[in-house]
Amino acid sequence: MSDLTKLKHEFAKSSIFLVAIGDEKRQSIIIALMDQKIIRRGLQVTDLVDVTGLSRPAVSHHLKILKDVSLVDYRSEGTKNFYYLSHENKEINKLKALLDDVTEVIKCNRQL
Amino acid sequence: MSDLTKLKHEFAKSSIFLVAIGDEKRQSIIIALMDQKIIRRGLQVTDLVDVTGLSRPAVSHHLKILKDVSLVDYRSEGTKNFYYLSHENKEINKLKALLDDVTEVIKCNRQL
DNA sequence: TTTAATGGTTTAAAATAATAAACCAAGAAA
DNA sequence: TTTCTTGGTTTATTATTTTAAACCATTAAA
Repeated sequence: MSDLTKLKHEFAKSSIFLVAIGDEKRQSIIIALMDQKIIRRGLQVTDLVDVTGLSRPAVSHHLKILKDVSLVDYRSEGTKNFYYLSHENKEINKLKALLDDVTEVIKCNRQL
Repeated sequence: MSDLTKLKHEFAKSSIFLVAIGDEKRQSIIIALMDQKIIRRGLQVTDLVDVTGLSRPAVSHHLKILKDVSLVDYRSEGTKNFYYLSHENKEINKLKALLDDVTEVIKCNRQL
């Protein structure tokens, strides 16, 4: 399998992650989760509703997408769920590696 | 302006770029443009129609989006337009810097 | 000066995604 | 047990994207 074919696969796999973090509504959720002044133990859905101005079903929907790409994680305490940014940056690192590969290909092409 | 506020702005600005490269149809265009065995002098719209299996208006539409985020550039020769990946990686580098910042914030939060 | 080739644009239709309302389930508190 | 809180899910609607058809403009070739 050629390097370009591998890159193509990596690119396709990154698609879901890129779309997930590209949406501005989801970005506002990510930003809220980054703000430790509020978080500390994680944010509840209702907190995110307040901060983002989105409805509860919308927050729930977007959180599901962010959970699916392993960017967000949560911990349950009774009926309460506390959401936080996943400590593992696997997807972020994969994307960084992909961007490096693309830059490399462009650089090589330029030298031809 | 706090670091987080700056990050928020950077994030929002990256949104268009993330959505642009997140789409699988556009990724297939990017991949085709990366393949120097075909390119050399750049690819024409009709070449991209063949490679991607998309219609001409669709290719034209997606190329416009990729041009708008400065990922794709082109050169005209008569009626022919030759498309290629922009040699400047400004947007890619901006995104890499953003991802680094996000990773940094997550790391800091973890240590609290 | 016709005619053919290339490709961008506009518009209407189709596909997809996002949203809110209504509902359901589980745990905590009364 | 009953009631309240928290929050996930399903469905129908709305909004957004994507697409193709039809059209127009430009340049090259005949």
